[in-house]
Amino acid sequence: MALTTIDWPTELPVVRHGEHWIARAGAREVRLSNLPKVYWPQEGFTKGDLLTYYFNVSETMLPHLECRPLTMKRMPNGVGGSFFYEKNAPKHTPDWMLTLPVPSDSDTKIINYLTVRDALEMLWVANLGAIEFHPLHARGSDQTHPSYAFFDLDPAEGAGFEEARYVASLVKVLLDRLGLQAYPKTSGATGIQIMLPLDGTHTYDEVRGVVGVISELVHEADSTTTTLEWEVSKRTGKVFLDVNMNREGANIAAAYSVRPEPNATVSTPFEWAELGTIENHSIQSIFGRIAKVGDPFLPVAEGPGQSLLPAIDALGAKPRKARMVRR
DNA sequence: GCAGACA
DNA sequence: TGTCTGCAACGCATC
DNA sequence: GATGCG
Ligand SMILES: [Mn+2]
Ligand SMILES: [Mn+2]
Repeated sequence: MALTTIDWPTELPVVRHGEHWIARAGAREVRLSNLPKVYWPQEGFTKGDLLTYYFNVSETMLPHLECRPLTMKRMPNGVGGSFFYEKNAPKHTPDWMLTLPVPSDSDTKIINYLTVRDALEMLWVANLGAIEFHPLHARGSDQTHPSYAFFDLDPAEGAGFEEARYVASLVKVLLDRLGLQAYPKTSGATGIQIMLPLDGTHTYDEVRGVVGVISELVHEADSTTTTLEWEVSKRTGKVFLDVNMNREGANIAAAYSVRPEPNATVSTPFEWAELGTIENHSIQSIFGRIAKVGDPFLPVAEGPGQSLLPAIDALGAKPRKARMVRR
């Protein structure tokens, strides 16, 4: 049985060692398991394909993961099996992996998140069956000031990607009017996210205020195609503007994260000019795109970050406090 | 996916 | 030795 | 407090 089923830019640099495969970098050694195991039965893609994808995409993806506490969506038995999210680093984490302690539950607990710094560390994480990489919205242990604001466009049942494209165009019109730079990506599943790099001076309450007011304006402009309803059954046929994901401890699949979807799709950053034609790329197709257009999302990682103050003034956007949580 | 408990 | 079991999130909205 | 949501 083959370890991988796809022609990759670079094959995984591993040496077979009995039941396992060893990848090395300096003094560090990672033992990889079950590489021929089929993770996408319909396509025949293996765990080896998943790991080889992350190895090849590491150079492009790492700027978006740098210093960010990581939540893993793990599916050790492939996309047909059960999943779980994992935030705390497992007990068996090697000492050379970097972890970041982050206060949670209104500061009463500490979560020791994993962080990845290079391709080998990404391989160690992916080997856990981590199909999705979900970085937090801020870098480091202080998670009070996100490095971006974002619009999470979720087509509900009865709506699809075409509607998400259209709603993204409505958001873009308002952002242009406010003078805000924003960068879109497909989620890799059904929706689109639009990210606004920030200068690190804004709290989540302020960010929710701005994203909330703009979302309400979009909803007023087209209440047939968009919804802000919390109840799923009231969203049918519309695109849900998920303002609340701008929140401490929340996360979304990173740019270039794999998704447990048919064809092994990946979250695909794109240029606004491509809004009408972009589709989710896959672990197979994304490398041709990267070779051609590079990474349209680089400014989300490298800045420049923006201040929201002009938009807050223009919109009269008040901070949206989270309700006080039980201790 | 994996470590540890158990037969 | 092989097989089995336990374990692996969170913050916020709404009622 | 319990449940829903992503
Ligand atoms: Mn989404
Ligand atoms: Mn969402």
